[in-house]
Amino acid sequence: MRQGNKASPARALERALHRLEDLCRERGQRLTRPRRAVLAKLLTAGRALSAYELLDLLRPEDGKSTAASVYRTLDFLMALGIVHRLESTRSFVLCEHPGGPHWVQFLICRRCGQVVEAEDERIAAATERLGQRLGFALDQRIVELTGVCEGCRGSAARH
Amino acid sequence: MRQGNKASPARALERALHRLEDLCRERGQRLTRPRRAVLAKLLTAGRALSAYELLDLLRPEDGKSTAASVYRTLDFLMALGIVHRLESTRSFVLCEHPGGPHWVQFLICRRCGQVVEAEDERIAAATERLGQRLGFALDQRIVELTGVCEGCRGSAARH
DNA sequence: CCGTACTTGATACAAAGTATCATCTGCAAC
DNA sequence: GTTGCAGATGATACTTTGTATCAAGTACGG
Ligand SMILES: [Zn+2]
Ligand SMILES: [Zn+2]
Ligand SMILES: [Zn+2]
Ligand SMILES: [Zn+2]
Repeated sequence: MRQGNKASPARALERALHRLEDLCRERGQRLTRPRRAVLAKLLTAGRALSAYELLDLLRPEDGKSTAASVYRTLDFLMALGIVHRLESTRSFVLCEHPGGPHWVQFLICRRCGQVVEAEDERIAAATERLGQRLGFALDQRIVELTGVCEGCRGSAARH
Repeated sequence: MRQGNKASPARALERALHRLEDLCRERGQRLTRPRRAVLAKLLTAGRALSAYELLDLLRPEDGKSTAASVYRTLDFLMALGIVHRLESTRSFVLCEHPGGPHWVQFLICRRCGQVVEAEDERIAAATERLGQRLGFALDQRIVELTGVCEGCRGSAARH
């Protein structure tokens, strides 16, 4: 078990907010309260959340949150590249690979909901090649692999 | 340009319905009117359709169609493996690879909506490998590649 | 501290998908 | 053929997910 974000949640949050601040400055975007709040909720949740789950988490401490505002904010964070959308579960998750734009694959455990963000060279190359072979100039590559994670298979007493 | 289904639409429909009949018999499933109708609409449309587009096509000749019935029927056809769901566009498309269960990739043109169903060995192997490396027993692999197809790039006068 | 371009808040709505239950029917058995 | 009935449909209502619009508010460069 690596000692990533879980070791010191407060520090991790601080780092993430700093990163958001930097990105906004670099790209001439405003850093507003809802943007900070959504980032914070996604980080502390530590898992993928649907827009409405997020809304439920935000409302207690900001009654002005609405579906529209949550979606707007998520769109913004996705454009910055620090949040990804999982199409297969209609949910949103923090990027685990700080840095520029990147093509990733998601592994999703159907038992515990864990989401792992991978950057596999082999898959990136293979998809690019397929696009070329079929004459497509690709600009988006959705790869979402669903199954059961190691931990959940271990504790697979039931079913 | 290969002479697949477009050569003789009526024949293609007949073949598809026969195939549905066989599959139903093999698997002890009932062949009902809505199942035939949905298959027919997907085939004659020749493209991916959302559930509600399908509903609009079905209603004129069967006023009893509802969202619930369309989704039920689509679920059935997906279980048979002759229809796939495109997560990124929330739409449904006929399978282009008659035969058993298979893992496919979709290439989707964002300009004309064309959908190509590919079965790429390299991608299949790479995703399986990634799953193993990360300890996931995969049971679903969504690969949807979006871009602009060759034809649409050719006629790319605008934008 | 000002001004304003950009963002938010509020509202209403559209699209996508599901739950429930009474009624009907495909089809295997007779 | 006719019948029986498990499994499917029809009808209805509802939940979840996502967007459009526009007036009011504010982050931040000057
Ligand atoms: Zn990422
Ligand atoms: Zn798990
Ligand atoms: Zn297929
Ligand atoms: Zn095209």
